[in-house]
Amino acid sequence: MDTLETRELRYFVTVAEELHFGRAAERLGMAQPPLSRAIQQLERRLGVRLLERDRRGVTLTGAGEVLLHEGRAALDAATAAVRRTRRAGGADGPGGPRDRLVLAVKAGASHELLHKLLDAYAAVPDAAEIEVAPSGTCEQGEMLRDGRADVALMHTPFNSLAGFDSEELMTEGQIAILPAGHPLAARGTLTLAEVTGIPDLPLARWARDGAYPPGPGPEIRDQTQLAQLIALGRTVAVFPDSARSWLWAEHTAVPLTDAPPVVTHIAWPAHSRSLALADLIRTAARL
Amino acid sequence: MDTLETRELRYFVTVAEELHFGRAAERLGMAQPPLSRAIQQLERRLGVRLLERDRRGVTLTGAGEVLLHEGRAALDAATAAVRRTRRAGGADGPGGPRDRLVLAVKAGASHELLHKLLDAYAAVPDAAEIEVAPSGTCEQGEMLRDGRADVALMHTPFNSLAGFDSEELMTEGQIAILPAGHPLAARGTLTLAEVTGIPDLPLARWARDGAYPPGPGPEIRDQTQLAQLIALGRTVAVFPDSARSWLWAEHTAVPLTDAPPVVTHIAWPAHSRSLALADLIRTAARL
DNA sequence: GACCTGTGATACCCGGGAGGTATCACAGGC
DNA sequence: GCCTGTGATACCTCCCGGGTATCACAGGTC
Repeated sequence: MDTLETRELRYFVTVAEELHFGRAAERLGMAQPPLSRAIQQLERRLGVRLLERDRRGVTLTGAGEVLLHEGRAALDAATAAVRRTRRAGGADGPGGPRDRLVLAVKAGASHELLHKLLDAYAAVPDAAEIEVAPSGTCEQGEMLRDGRADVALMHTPFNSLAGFDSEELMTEGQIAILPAGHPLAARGTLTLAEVTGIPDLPLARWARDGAYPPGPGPEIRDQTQLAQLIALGRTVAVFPDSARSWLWAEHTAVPLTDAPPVVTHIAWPAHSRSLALADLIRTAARL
Repeated sequence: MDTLETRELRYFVTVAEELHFGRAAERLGMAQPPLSRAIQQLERRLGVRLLERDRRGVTLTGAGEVLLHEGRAALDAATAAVRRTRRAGGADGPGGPRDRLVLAVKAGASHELLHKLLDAYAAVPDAAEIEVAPSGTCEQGEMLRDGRADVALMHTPFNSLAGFDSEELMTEGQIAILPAGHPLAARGTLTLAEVTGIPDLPLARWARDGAYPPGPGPEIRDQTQLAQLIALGRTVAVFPDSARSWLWAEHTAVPLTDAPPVVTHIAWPAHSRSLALADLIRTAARL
């Protein structure tokens, strides 16, 4: 009685996300009535009201919000278990439980560091195979949580390290990337306020959970689009120093004096017990 | 197909712990054949061999060990979801999702600090009700993971903070607690080597996961037993400085010069989002 | 070597519950 | 008034989780 099937959790989380039984049922690939019943039964078993149904639309109660958060975490843990077990099952040879590691990296970030890390690790005896998994915008944390990755390069303050073990690798400043011809490109340094306040160059907006935040700037999906728009003089961008490695001829980089420093960490799920992972971390820490 | 029911996880974890289908089935309150089938089916669905059955006893494969670890974490997350939701459901009033917090504290430890914390927090406006949950030997981490507690006082290097957010509260040295009449009790300071090497006073052994580590010392289950055995001149113990608050007249405390300092932290699950918890943490950090 | 013991696997059966379809009850909006 | 869209209810079906009985097999023991 004090345990929940992942099926029930999945149902509830879907309903809580959609706030609509019909759509939730559709997403789950089932009909609406059994879903309604399942949620009712869940509420009875927990002895707690999770949803407030008021005849058009559904809202979460306080307990419902708690279950949404905790339930997501539990589902992530379950799918992580499956993924990591499958991964471990493929190569069940000697040298520890796992000899293939998936490393999540934000696409295009920390190029040079990543290169050095992979080279250095390849020289370690009994090195595992490293699969580099490019991650979308700031989703490295999710990838670690749900088992798509075993270890990640993360960047504060963009990624949150909460819940992971981590080791600091490097700190860098940030730069503004401007069209080469722009007046501000001639400056030696800039401040954040100067960059965000340029009327003719609104800051680009990145997709966040599939949606774009409101604002005047162009909508961006990948780095190449952004690079091009900058080159065309349509926008500016703020990036860590290491972004200099992919600048175009039409770009100019100007250091920002007051932007928060970006710290690159290597991070992994706190309870990990893998020799290969330990080696990789040790290698990274020595760079 | 990429998800597992908690029932299946529970079955596998139990079998992996017992390494014996019969006993596992008994612990699960079911018959052995359906358990065997469930595990076979699990292996088929994952496409991975989890157990090596060699006709007397069972051993874990590498993948099995991974699933044991990850599965335990997932099960903890699921039961935590239930516990926290139930707790939130009881008091679903204004002021955030939860206004009751369970604080896990190692029984008898940090008495004074705890007192100050509770007093200070009680003065906070809209303070939640704090339930102090005494925890067994170093099980605060488990209590946070499986939802029996929302926040804990933990002591490095005894507890591991891995996977939690935490804030440092205080640092203290360690002392040896000796029978008052013992020759070493007259010393101003001692070293760890001196204390552990006393031939007539073997160090007491604490139960760990229900079993006692091997060694010459007496087997201890709670602090009172230990205090009595010290008073009787049968054993010594090493404790943080704050243990002075419960010393008996027949005890003498002598500072240790080379024992690692004990740091008390307040720790909580990384993803927590509760106003009451945030207040408590802020209060603690200000002490 | 025959026998017993303890292991996990197989065969077969049964009942509960997950899921489907059809329908209801009700609140708003044109 | 009707129509629309919501979630809840009624009722049926069939799968699968679980039980019992039994097998297959490896080691001891005499």
